[in-house]
Amino acid sequence: MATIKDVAALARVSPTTVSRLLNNKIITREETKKRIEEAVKQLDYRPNFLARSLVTKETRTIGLVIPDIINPYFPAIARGVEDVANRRAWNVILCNSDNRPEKELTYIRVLQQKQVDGIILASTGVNKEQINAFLAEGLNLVFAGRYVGEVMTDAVIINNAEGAYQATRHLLTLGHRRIAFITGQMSIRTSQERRRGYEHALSEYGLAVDEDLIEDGKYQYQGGYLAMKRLLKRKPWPTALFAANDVMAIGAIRAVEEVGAGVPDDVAIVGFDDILLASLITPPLTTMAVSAYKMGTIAAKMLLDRATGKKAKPKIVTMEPKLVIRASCGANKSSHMEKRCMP
Amino acid sequence: MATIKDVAALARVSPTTVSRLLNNKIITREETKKRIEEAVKQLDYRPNFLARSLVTKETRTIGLVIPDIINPYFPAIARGVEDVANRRAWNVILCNSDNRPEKELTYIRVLQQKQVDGIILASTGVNKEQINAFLAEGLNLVFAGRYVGEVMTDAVIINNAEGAYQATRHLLTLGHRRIAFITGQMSIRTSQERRRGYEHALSEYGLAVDEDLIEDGKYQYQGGYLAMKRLLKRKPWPTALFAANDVMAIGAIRAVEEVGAGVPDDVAIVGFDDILLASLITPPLTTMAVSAYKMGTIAAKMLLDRATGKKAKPKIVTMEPKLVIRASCGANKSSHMEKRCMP
DNA sequence: GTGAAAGCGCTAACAG
DNA sequence: CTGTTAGCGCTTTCAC
Repeated sequence: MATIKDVAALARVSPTTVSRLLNNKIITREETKKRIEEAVKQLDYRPNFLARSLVTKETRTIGLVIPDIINPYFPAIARGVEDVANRRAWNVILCNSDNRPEKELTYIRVLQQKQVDGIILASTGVNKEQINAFLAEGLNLVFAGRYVGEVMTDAVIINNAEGAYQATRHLLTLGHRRIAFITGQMSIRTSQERRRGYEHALSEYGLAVDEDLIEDGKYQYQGGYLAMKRLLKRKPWPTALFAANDVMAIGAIRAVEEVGAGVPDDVAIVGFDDILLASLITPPLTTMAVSAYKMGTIAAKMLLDRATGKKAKPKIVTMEPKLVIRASCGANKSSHMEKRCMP
Repeated sequence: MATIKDVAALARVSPTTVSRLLNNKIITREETKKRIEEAVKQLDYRPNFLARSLVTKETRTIGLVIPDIINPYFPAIARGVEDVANRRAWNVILCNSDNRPEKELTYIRVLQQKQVDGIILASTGVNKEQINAFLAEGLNLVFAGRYVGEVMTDAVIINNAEGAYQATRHLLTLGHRRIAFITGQMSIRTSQERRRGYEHALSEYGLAVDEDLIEDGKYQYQGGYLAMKRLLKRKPWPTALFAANDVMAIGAIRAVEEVGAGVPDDVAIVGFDDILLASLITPPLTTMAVSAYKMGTIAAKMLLDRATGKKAKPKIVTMEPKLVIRASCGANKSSHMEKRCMP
């Protein structure tokens, strides 16, 4: 592997000159320029980015810390992040935190030691004080999806309350009055917000919140399935369900089918997220769509702006979920294809 | 940010001694050891891995180049890779090649310049000569999934021919004789192998290959859907279908349903891959399962062994697909839950 | 315009 | 056991 010295020697110039040319600084004289370029080609010289980074303090690498890339919600975020990073010649280190705070913290530390230019955090469990300490050290940190309050940095978040409100209201306008709710862990801010939206919609229709119609599905498929099974023990059945995310909604659909009932005829269902699966299952799932891909791109742009010195005031971008009506709520019997195409 | 010099100064020792302690070399004297540890704590010293890597020539970072993390097949690979990497304190840089050879090549170059300890390539489009050139330069490269022949390095691959053979034979044993095949691009080795398995099974039953029953779905959902639509124009209909991957199989199911027919009653369908979706759609998809997660772990282990000097002869690990019988082939009406659980 | 010298933060050789 | 010296491969003053 050739070094800058080798190139310099072959081109009979100093390493400085080679460096300058390669970083398109001051235009070197045409003659020496040619010689250098030839030497570069001849030796197949490719700069060692590690050495460069050590002096420039810029690695052109960012970290992405998410709970789990296998969770259908995150690949799109990752792709969004990677796309804008790649477009600006950055790379991204992928980290799966499994929602475990200590794993998350370890990752942040290692990434920091690897001198990444910044980190996108799409995760829970972060300790507010810890994060603030990192920020104080000058670490560039941006939140995606889950927000950690009272922290002075950028974030792109979802208007969960509004989304949940719209989802529930949709079911209300379809005439439903016994609307169940499958939530995720209430310790998570997202869950609290979505529940708030659900309750808000109910109250608008003068309906009381019935704790018997609320179950925890832990944001998991099986959790949603089991939660629905419990809800189906209520008499009379809820006629509709709002699930705090799509995977739980899908689990719930299976639960309904398993007791010989049908969606949407016996129970109308609305989910949240609009993951790829949502449009492919039977019946296709009505859900609150929020583009995880776009969220990734926005977070990445914010981070790269920060990392490249455009430090503005902490900014929070709120993404508004959009109701996508498919068959599972009974408002629409539309088919599967839409314009969406799975790879 | 404190440096090793600061720690050394505070502890009244040389940087070397600090370095040694931190890398648990020769046991430093208890007394100085204490002083150093205190200084480290006091200054909250965390070594700069960039500087370390520059001298050790080891970054503890690997690259993972896949076509697209959004494609349901790849998150599990990525997770497998990341899990074993993480367990050994390595990190992974995620790269989406979109199956574009030039993008892939660019990534490999950049990763190399960032001095990664190795690269896992789950991609097509690689030029054999290019790869060999990289290997000659000493780059650690391991293939996952798609194999590039005549290359002297490790690879973990799938026994595609055998898998396709078993899938087709399963349909044959169920009594089907007009079995259609939706393939991916025949330029890809995987496609050729799966087709070979399909033909092999047919020939074992004395059946000729009917080109009218073979369509290209390009490994995409929509491609599978359209391919099935074309196949449904044949008279008489094929009674069964083997699709070269699950997403095409799922597209095919929708096509069948859209003409008012049913799966498996009118057309029995078997897919390949066993992605998460396969067990969640209706009807649940019978498919040839191959654990992408395990593939990722194996590839990562191979790579890390290589990167840490355990250079053995190039080794090829072949993974045997396993027939998972669900409802879409008509052999089984089993339910959804299985033991699988979606996050 | 170009080069010499210094240094990024760390580890490795070699003495002592 | 510990320190001194050198150097990883690059960029960046500061002279010339």
